[in-house]
Amino acid sequence: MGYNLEYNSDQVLESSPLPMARKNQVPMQGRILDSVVSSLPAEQKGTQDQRLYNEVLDAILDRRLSPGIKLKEDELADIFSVSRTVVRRALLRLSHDHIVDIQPNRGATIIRPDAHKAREILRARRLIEGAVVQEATVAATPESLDALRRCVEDERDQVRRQHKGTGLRLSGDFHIRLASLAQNDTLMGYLKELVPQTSLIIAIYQTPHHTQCSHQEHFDIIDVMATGVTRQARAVMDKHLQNIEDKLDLSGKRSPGDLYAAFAHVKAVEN
Amino acid sequence: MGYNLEYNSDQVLESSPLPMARKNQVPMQGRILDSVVSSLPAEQKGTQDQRLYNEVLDAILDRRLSPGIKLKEDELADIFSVSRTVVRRALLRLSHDHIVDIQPNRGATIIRPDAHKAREILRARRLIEGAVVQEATVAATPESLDALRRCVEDERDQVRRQHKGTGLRLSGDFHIRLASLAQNDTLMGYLKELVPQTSLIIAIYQTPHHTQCSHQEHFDIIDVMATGVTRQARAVMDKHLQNIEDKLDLSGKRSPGDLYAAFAHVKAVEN
DNA sequence: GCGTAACATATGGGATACAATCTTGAGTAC
DNA sequence: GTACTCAAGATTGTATCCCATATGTTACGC
Repeated sequence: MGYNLEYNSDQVLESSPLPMARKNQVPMQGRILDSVVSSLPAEQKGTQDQRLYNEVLDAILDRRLSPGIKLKEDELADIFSVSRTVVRRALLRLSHDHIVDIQPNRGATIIRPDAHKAREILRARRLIEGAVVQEATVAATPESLDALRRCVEDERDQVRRQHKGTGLRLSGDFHIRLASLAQNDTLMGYLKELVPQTSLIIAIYQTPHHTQCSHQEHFDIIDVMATGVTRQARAVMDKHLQNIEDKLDLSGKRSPGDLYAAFAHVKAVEN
Repeated sequence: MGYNLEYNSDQVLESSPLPMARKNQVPMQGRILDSVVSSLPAEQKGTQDQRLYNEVLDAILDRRLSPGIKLKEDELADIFSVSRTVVRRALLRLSHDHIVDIQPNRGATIIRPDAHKAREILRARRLIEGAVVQEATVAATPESLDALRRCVEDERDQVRRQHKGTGLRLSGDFHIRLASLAQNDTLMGYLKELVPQTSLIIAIYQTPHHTQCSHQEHFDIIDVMATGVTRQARAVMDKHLQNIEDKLDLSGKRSPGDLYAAFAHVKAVEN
């Protein structure tokens, strides 16, 4: 955390009664919820590396950058007119969030999750979001659910006139906002990492007939939460995430461009 | 990740059959499993900021540094004879792992989790380690369990002639090693954050009669895993974590050294 | 002609210098 | 006497420089 815990409490969770949250422990995240961030008092425009973090992530999710691409410090510094210092901070953050991979003396490349990893991440999300949606259902008020519903509407409308990558990001926002209702910063922090990773995976493994994170399903989840039946809320969320996974082509040797995957048969002999 | 996934597979999990884990996505962690790290081919001594990360974390867990203390960049740079550049990186990592809190233009301080946060972290651990121990039970072999058992024995013996902080760290190692059996890097990554945080919490909230993470309970967990009954393994782990929480004094206004907590009655009037 | 080794270039890692910001204390005015 | 202002010191943020390492190229020897 670090910077953006504040708006979690002040902006997203205006109904949050927790005054003791103070400024104690803070995450160090970045991306996601930027729509929320941008609606801040304006003074807090975020540090430079934050901007870089967002820009790079956006580029990845918009598929302007694909996995495997090398992110050279000099070039990024030149493009964004900053020094390498801030580039390196941004890259370090991205690497911590498992978006890029930093090898010592080798530089940073965009991570290319293999099918196994993709499944692993989806499994982690089912575990965490299952618990989160349960807690959120308990803590939710009619008002907060309405607010959540409006968010999904906004996203749906925006997606209709924008392109894919943006849609990917917006549908991820829903999951983060939902998590914020649960008032569990720890789990939400993990979700903030998992959601962009999932978006990256979707960008890589999406099939032709893939229509991202269905907004209808998001509405369904909210409706079930409104009933207060935690067990069912968990089930619906689990199904939703399962649907996402099912729409992907994780059949195997995909992840085009991965040298190791491409020549797996050779490498296999060595071992 | 980034650096130290390698030894997770090569050293800890010598029985791991996963060749496809490769060097794809990497964590960015540090501490924990250092005993393993130190037994590396020697060439990989870790980057400098890694060392700083470990040193600071060790100091915290050994209670040579307490929560709330400010970590000045210049002083750390001076002490460890490095430039502020590497100090900053180490601090950035620590902040990402929720060990220190970085405020812009204000510097880094050691995080002081309040009781609410402490419970939240323990709850997260129960959730994640419950799933992890289930997967680990399925994937475990007699050999890997024996290796795990030997680790606990080593730790028990070492604790007998060493002091508290070290014991805290070693008992945390068990949980990480156990998680490595589950072969779920994502969840293990989160656990690698949660374990030091838990140690920090124990250091703060431990009660007089607190004998850390009982080694007997660790042996019990292994024994249940050996039976292969996943459901029971989960139950035992859950109980173990519950025991840890029960031994803490989370009754409320603790967290010594916190100005806000110390004068909460004054502040309360304002609101 | 092929393979290996030395060299050159590109790129990342670390250190230092400088700028921006915050904190703290003194001084002054009300 | 209190509160406000301003300035000095301290501390963090940013940029640039230099060095270490990796990779690509060329030349030499077999």
